Parts: sequence; structure tokens; C-alpha cells
Amino acid sequence: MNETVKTLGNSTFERIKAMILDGTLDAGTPLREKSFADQLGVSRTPVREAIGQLISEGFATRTPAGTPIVNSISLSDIMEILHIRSLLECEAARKAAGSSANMAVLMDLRAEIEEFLTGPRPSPERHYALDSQLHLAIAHIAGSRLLKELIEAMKVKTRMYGQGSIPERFEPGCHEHIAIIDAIVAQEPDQASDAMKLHLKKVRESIISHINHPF
Amino acid sequence: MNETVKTLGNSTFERIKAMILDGTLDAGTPLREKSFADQLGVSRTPVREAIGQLISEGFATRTPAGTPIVNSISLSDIMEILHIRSLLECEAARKAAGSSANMAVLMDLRAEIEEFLTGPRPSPERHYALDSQLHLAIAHIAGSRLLKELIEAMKVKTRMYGQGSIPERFEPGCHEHIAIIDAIVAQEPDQASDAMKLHLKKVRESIISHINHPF
DNA sequence: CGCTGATATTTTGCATACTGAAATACCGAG
DNA sequence: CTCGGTATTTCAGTATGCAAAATATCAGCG
Repeated sequence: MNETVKTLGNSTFERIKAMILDGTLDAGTPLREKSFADQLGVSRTPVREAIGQLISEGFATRTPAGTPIVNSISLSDIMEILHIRSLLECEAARKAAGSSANMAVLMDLRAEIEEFLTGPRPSPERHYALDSQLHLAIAHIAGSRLLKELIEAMKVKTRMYGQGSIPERFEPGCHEHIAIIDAIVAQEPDQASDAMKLHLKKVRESIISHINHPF
Repeated sequence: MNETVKTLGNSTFERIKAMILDGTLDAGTPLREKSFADQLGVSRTPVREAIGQLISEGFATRTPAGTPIVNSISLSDIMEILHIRSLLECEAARKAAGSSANMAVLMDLRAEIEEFLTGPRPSPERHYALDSQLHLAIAHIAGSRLLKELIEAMKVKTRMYGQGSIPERFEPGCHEHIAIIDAIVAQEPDQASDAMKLHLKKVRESIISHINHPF
């Protein structure tokens, strides 16, 4: 997807980011240059670079003392993110619905979602990937590079929290996605925006109730 | 304002960023590690770090070949940014108006703006600084750290473009700012949001007409 | 048993050294 | 003068060395 020149520093960044995202490194863990260097078989320099990127992309922070630690993300952070996403993505959906761009991608994604509903349930990773693709495709069709970048950044951040998506949300989530797609393809901006808003509202609610009833 | 640990890499970043912002380095200029290292009297390592940050904060990009160059920012980029700012800042204004936080800061800023209008015209830097403070203060009162961060990031980016603010915008801009403040202090969310929207719309329009009639 | 502070150990920030690849300069043959 | 090729230089990426700062360890004291 992203054809950045494959430098050691870069792939180190990706590797550590993955560790944060998949929970191998949980919040608060200090990021030691030496230990990553040893563990990943590179020198401290690329690790250092990676940590820098992690910090500027919000996956890590520096303690007042300067030690980089994995960024903990609270429930209220998630709520803030979802709120911002709502602002940005409703607009993206609205613009996408008004766009004359090629909707084929959306139809493909729609078909995949339908398959999910009728066929066997996909793995969480697969599901997450599709969800990402969809939200990004919408932002892309909306035609604003910046909007797309922001949405992407916001979306990734939620990931290190929610970790496992909530099973009960699977089917309703699919239907919400389809509703969004249909509104966009039907060129109904308001409807698209509303569908997106509803979707994100449901996500928010489900996270809250999932917190209250963990199992 | 920002009490980051003062490391060489960090201040190098700030220094180069300043050069980009004030036009010393114009768009497209390649960022050579060695030359900055010599010029700023540090080794390549901190410069490298700085360039990394510049890239991830959008002040520079990498050419397909991998050479980092100062990011050029087109008119349509500016329009995108202003559009996003409108989304974010209207919301910020709305939330600020609904907040019970301390409005003293806003009143202080309001007083300063009044002074600008009655007294001698401030320097562009002074004016820009106040403008920043105001928009940030609103985001702050709105109570969302993330919202504030995003707004700040967006706002800085417009700077390397607009460079000199448009003189004709000075007085109307002040009045728009006052209107926003008043709406927030009066706890009128819709009004605050509208005032902000209008303000950013005017900014957009003025940029466009300034492009068409450069002098 | 918990503090306090001195000392030992890590760890970081920066500089420097090395390497390979790319850009540029140089030069001879046609 | 131009083309093609080679030598040279430059530059980015990575590794490593070193000094200073931060952190951990632990002995002595209340």
C-alpha cells in the first residue's frame, strides 16, 4: 500500500508499531533503544529513528524525564477520537456522495461485506482490514488527501485500544457499512453523512457498554 | 509554551522549521544533512532527527528518490486545510460556548484585539501570534486535547504559505474574532460556531481574491 | 521497616566512522 | 564537439564510541 523506501529505520518503525498495535507491548512500557536493537538485530540508530516516528505519530510519548514509553490511551481518549472521526468522516461521506468518482471500489467492498454476512464469519483481522479499507476508500473518493490522512491517523489509534473488536457488533456493523455505501452510491450526501454518524455513534455506544459489561 | 526537553535534535528541528516558515528555505529545497550540520554547527545525527520530524509533521516530503525536500503547499492544499479547520474549529467554538471553563483568557485576548483596533496597528508577527493564541485558547476551552492538537497542526501549516497576512483583512478579522469571543462568552454554541464558520470563510475568500489581485 | 543519599549501572544524546549507492566530474576516442 | 565510459566525490544509511544524564542498587540512619 505504502511504498516507502525500505530502509532499516523504517521497517523497525513498522515492526515496533505492530508490537504496540497487537498488544505485545502494552501501555507504559518504556522503549529501550538497546533492547530493541538487540532483539531486532540492528543497531541503535534505526531504532532511535523508529522511536522518533512512533512519538510523532502518537504511539509513544516521552515522560517528563524524557524516557519514551508506549502511549496509554484512555477511554476518554477513544471517545475524543471517535468524536473527531465523526466530524471528519461524516464530511468525507457527504463529499463522497457528491463526487462523480468511480464507485467500483465501494461496490466491491459492499460485495465482500455481503459475503461476510451470508458466508462464514471472517477473522477479526480480516474484518478490521475491510473496515479500514472502507473508511479509507470513502475518504479517498471524497477527494481530499488531507482528510484521508487525518482519518487514517485517527483510525489507527483506536486500534491499540479496542484490540479485539466486539463480536456482537459484527452483524450490525456490516449493515451500517452497507447503509453508508448505498447512500454514497445513491449520491445522497445528507443520507450518507447521517449513516456515517449513526455508525460511529453505535461504535461509541458499544465500546461504552462493553466497558461496563466486559464479558 | 512547549517545554520539551531541550535536546540538540529538537532545537535543530525548531531551527529548520523556522527557516521553512519564514521563507528562508522555500518549497522544493532539498534538505541536505551535511550542509545543515555544518551550517548549524552540529553533527549529522541531530539534523537527521530533525528532518525526520519535519517530514512526519508535513513540513517536508521525500521525493520518490528519497531526497527530503521542503514541502510545497498549493492553493488547493490551503483550501483543504481551511475546510478541515472549519470542521474542527466550529466544533471547538461550539463546545467552548457550552463549557463552564474559565473565560478570563478570552476576555484578555478580546481586550488586546480592541487595543489593536483603537491603538497603533501591531506588527504582522504580533498579529499572527494573537490569532494563534485565540484559536488555540478556544480549542483549549473546548476541552479536547486531541482537537486542540489537530487545530494547532493545521494552523501552523497555513503559515508557510500565507507568509504575509493580507493587510485589508486586519480590521474585519479583528471584528470577526471579537464576534466569536462574544458568542462563546455568552454561551451561545450555535452562534459561536456560525461566527467561526464565517470567519474561516472570509479568510478563504480573502486568500482567493488575494491570489487573483496580488497587489 | 521505611527513608535518604551515595555509588554503580544503564541508557541516552551526540559525534564520528564506515559503507555502498548515486550523482557528478573527467577524459579519451570517434 | 559528442558520446561513452570510468574515476571521483557526495550523500544517505547504519554502526559504534564516548560522555553526560538518568536510573537502579544498596548501605546506613532514623
